[in-house]
Amino acid sequence: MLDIRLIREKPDLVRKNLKKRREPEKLKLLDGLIKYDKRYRNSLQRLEQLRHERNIITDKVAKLRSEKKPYKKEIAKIRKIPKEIKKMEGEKEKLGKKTVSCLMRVPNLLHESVPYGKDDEDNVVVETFGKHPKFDFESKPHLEIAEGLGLIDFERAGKVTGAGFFYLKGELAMLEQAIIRYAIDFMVKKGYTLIFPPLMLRRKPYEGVVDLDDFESVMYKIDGDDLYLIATSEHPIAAMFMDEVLDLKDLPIKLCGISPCFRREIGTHGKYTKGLFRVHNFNKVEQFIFCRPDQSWKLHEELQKNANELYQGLGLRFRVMNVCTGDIGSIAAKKYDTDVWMADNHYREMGSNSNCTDYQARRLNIRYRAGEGKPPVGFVHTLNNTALATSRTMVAILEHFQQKDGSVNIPKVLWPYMNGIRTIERK
RNA sequence: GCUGGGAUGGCCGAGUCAGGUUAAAGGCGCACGGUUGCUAACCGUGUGUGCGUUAGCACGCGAGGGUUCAAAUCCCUCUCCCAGCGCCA
Repeated sequence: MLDIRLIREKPDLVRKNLKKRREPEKLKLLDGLIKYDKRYRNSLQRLEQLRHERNIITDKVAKLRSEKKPYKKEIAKIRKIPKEIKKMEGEKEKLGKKTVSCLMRVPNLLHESVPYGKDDEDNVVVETFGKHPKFDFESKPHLEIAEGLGLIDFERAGKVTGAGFFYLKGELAMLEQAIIRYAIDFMVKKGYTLIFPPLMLRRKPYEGVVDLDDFESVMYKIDGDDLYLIATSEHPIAAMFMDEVLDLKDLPIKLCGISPCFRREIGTHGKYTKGLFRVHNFNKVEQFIFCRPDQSWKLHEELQKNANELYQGLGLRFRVMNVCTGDIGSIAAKKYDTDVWMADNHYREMGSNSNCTDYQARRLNIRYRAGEGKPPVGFVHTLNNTALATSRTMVAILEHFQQKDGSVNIPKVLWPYMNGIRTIERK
């Protein structure tokens, strides 16, 4: 959420940002917002005037009563006012809600280094890492490899849960755990604190972390409770300090989340959906930072460097993309995607690194102060990046390190976590 | 799940049982000013949010609703904390 005062004082700046984002329909939203905000403030003033009139008489009544003088006449004068106040309150409330719901939909201001573009075609390659895999046989997609090794069962999962779910078996299930431990150990060594968060959130904190429009389509809701299954540990971690004032000396707070992630992800027709790439639940190790505004751009690069080192450690071929103005989400001011090479010779998203500046923190009301007893200075900045999402990392490993005989070599960095297994072989 | 106790400003803590000059005693912290050879101590002022921003006004006592001319105070619903009991890992 942007600062409403920024919109009042510099609407043109916000307009320019919307044009850069190629969101012309949001220009109308912004105009509506400005109108609602004005009407809201008008009704607020009229309401306060009414309350003021009532308060004057109310004080008079109190005085007369304490002096044991008659006061009934005074009360008769303002009998009607409470009703009028209630009406005005309703109006003010309605306008206030409209204003806020518009405000919540106005996207974050973009950083100047974000390239201008229409969609993911216009994202700019920042850097490419790793050797391009070459095969002297016909390489296979990961699903075929995993099924050939008897390590995955989508069919039985489909029977009991539906499409998009799977059973991992044997060495592949172990590989998943190895990926998690590798990522955790790496992040902890870098000074990040490991967090296992709650796997459900109430609606209110959830509204602070995601776009309202995403709720019904993306999230699993628990029937009978005000609870949603988390789509990533980013969400409960971001919400962790909701309504708090953090001490400057504690910033930056660097965290590493580990959790299952639950995603309904309907409406993904036409996208790459075979196998483990797009599933309803998977595990993910996540990087998250709360920091001072002046630290966030440097830390954004740090988060990317961490991801690069993790993927390089695995020996993967991947590239870092600077996501363009038309493709970036509404919460991020700048975003790097990390896309990994796949056996059909396409690069696909492995991770996503966002600097949300104060946009998320304002919604969640997370501020910072210079020290104990001092007043809050402003909102913190929040950043998040994937460390490793297990399902997609498994896809990458299976496809990069497949052998002619159908076996798969395990990256060396995972050996310590694989009980001596260095190659997954056909039985 | 049941019973009882609680939630007040950056923090601690009065006020709630009898609704009304309570921005809310008192204290701590913090900011500014004064005094002092430095520090400490001491004295004074300030220290929630919103709208107009000059005066001012409104809101505000966990969240939401109700009663009333008037609610921190009375009533209802919900959330969280503490204690005890029950139940299950």
